[in-house]
Amino acid sequence: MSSPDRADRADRREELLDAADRVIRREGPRASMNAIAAEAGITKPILYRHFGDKNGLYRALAERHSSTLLTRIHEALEAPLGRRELVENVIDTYLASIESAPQVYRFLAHPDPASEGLSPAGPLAPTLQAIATELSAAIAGQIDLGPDRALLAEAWGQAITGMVLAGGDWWLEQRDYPRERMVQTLADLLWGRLAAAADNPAATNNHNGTHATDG
Amino acid sequence: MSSPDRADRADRREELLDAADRVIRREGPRASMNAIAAEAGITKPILYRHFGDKNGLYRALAERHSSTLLTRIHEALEAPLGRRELVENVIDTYLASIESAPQVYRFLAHPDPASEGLSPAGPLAPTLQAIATELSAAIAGQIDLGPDRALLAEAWGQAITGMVLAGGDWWLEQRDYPRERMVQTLADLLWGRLAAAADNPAATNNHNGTHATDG
DNA sequence: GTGGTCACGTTACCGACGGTAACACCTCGC
DNA sequence: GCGAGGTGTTACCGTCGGTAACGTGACCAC
Repeated sequence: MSSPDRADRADRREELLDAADRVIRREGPRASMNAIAAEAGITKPILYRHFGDKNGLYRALAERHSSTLLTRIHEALEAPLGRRELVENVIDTYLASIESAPQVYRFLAHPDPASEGLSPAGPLAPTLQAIATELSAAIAGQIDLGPDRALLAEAWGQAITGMVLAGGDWWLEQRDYPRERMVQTLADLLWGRLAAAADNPAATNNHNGTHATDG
Repeated sequence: MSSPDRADRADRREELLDAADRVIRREGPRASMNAIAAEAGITKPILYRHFGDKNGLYRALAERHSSTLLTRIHEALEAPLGRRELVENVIDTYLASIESAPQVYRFLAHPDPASEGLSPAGPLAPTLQAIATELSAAIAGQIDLGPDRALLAEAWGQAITGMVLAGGDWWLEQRDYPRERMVQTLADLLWGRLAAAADNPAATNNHNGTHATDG
């Protein structure tokens, strides 16, 4: 048949993805198909033959990058650690990844929504959605949350993903905020430090009666 | 001079915003300028005369809607309540708002990024960013967080905003998940319930040593 | 060799978009 | 009557995502 063909095609596809990668690293997630084609030394229709449409190219590129991130997060979630260390590890894994290639990360986390008009309600990009699903599964599997564990784990998976996403985005733009400290900051938040901290002595407009951390 | 002119202009502007509002409610945040102009019974250049560019229109529309949301959240943050009740109140305010007009909310929370090419790093839409700032200010003002309170409050403001954003997006698509329960779900997360909950008895791959909720 | 096929590549185009230039009208103050 | 300044229009530009149509070279059957 075409066994050499298939290998060639796969290689070519990887080359095109490499080119798209370079352009996106350089110009951000809004890179045009023309720019990507030019970077690859070809013209648009070839890209469309390989990937169908822009969404297809983006999905291929996202899968390529997100698979390593997802693998790392999955491993971190399965590590034989205490809960706090595990959570810190997962957060650190995420932050380290986005720190090492911010443009690629932005592409994964904040893709051009014009390209994915399919999911009209998706606030979390597919990669983030996958992370949220991993998280939910880990929570449901490892923690005893009572009868409505399924929904609780799902909601928390989404919420924690959004929390780390927004925190990570903010952190990326900070200077002099060590990663390890950001990990602690986020883990502390999940550990109820906000709820447990004392009132500000200077506070005037708040009759506080802080509850304990829940029963 | 043109005092009637000015009033007319302001009225007209409001009418145009009304039209844009209707289109966005109907078609989502990706409504085109042509569609908005048509809904208003006019043509594009008039929109551009009033709002400069698409970003200007979006900003005007966002301010109009977000001001009420921001006001409500601000009030909730200043209410004389215990911390847990206050947090529940703020979350409920947000969820109630997005529940009452999901399309408008999506426009506020997930605007078409093509329109705001200015902030290349902004994951949180301006309205959400404003909410995060409110949150940070409230945290820094009301809670004693030690020496690095400023940064901690800022990071937490962002993180909590992202958490409630992602949680809210997910919740909007759920059926049969009462708002009050979602409020509890998110507040519980902030109160460290994830950290404090017992291990799942069926868990096998996790040597757990759950720390207490912080000291 | 000749003809057919098939993938690779091109140029040239389409429709929709954001945005703008140029022009027409209508209504004032004088 | 007549300019000024507002409201509105049509018609256009550049860019984008996406596609149709065409050319070219390798390979294979005969």
